[in-house]
Amino acid sequence: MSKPFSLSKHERLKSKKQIDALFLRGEAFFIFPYKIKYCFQAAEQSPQMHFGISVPKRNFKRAVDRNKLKRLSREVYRIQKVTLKDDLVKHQLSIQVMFIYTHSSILTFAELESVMIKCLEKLRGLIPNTL
RNA sequence: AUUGCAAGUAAGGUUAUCGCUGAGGCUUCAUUGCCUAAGAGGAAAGUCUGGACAGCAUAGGGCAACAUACCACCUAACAGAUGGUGUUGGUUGAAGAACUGACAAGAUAGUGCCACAGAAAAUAACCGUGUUGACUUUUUAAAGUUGGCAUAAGGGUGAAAAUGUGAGGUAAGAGCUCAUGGGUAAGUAUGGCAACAUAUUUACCGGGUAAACCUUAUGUGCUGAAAUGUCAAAUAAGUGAGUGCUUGAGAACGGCCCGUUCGAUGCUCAUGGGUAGACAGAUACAUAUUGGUGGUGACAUCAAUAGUAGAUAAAUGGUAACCAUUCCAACUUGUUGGGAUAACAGAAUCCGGCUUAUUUACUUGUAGUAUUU
RNA sequence: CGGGAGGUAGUUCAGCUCGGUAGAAUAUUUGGUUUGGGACCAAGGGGUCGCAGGUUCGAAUCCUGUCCUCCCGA
Repeated sequence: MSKPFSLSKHERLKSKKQIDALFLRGEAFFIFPYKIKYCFQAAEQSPQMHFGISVPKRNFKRAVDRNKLKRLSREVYRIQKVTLKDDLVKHQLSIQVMFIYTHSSILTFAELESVMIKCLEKLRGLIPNTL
């Protein structure tokens, strides 16, 4: 069993096919400043959590700013994701989730942390009982 | 000490903890876990340039296109750098000068263009000046009208008007002649590798524009890591139209033509189905630092030391404490408290340059100002 | 990573090839017409031609550099 706070390559959304499928079939909600696309699937062996973060070039022209936001968002998700994972294990589900940063200015680490807690609370509420 | 200009250097550190990326070692059914030492810039940017490297072509010729253009030198190469030459602008200065920027073959090879104004904008006769013929008037010597010839001294313009000034000369004038300046070309001497400078002799003097076309000289094969190679996966030699089979479609030869070679289950267009993953390329060299030698310098060379990112929805991060630097406030004048560590900005095949963005601190050179000795 | 197009009045665009006057439509302002409005008619204002430097007597136009915007390519 891996360490609880890790976020390695295997837990990220990477394949173009997976992302296309998520945007085609997934559902979405909005909590400032994130727009969240998600898709639950029945887990075959152990529950998988695939995570992605997107910062549009339209709002942030500089690559430095986009990298900064991606790093902050990844860090916040990494620390807070444990609760969601526990629930997924109970229901034997996998999740694919994509966070899209829609605001046009950079928020601090503390602000993003509180937002992420709310997001994950909502996702836990959306877990379907049967699939 | 301070101000301006120019050039350069640095870009916080340590510890704890939670993570990320690839490398090495041990381990495991398994990147499953553990350990070790690493992990973003001066511009990584713009993509403006020159190469390396790779693929295709190497059988040649012509045309076109593009680039470069004072001289020497550096370099793998360059539209770059260094040192100089000439012309010219800016800043400082009373000046000599100093610093800094721009430009550089050819207008006597040819073509085009030069608005408005002006007689005329390029092999100058509109007015004027001089001379001469005809006609008219009348006071018989002049005036007027008109034509021929000569003439670039003068003419309100314009960015620019035909080498400036003075003298001679002439019917009037004119580089027509002379003197002295200015410019162009060639020769000689001296200095310099050379551009060129100085002196001198001869000849010449009808504008500008080549960042208008162009001419001359030199150089350039095309493409670009989405290159390219290997493996895996998937399948359709699908359907329709056109064209062609030795009287040659088309391809190689990727700007065009000639020429050469290949060439038939072919080629072109439309429509439709499938795949779209992995590895290599890919990080050790025009490498960096220090020192010596040569050179005014760019740079070259020798020696020693070092190994220094390699991702791919894309790593290099978050939190906390301390130290260091710096700013502010208080007073005990070296302590306390509070704040900041920035601006521009994130490698994507790799190097050399150019350009642009940019904060704070420091260093050097140079010029000015003030004070002290 | 590679390739291409553009920046001119508040807005949408001409003018650039071949250098000398910045123009059209629309919007806006004023006046007329109408009982009033719209439409129509007449007149007017509005421009550092993205920025900087250069060539030229003269630059929106030519050359160089630079900033910004948009598009295309697996």
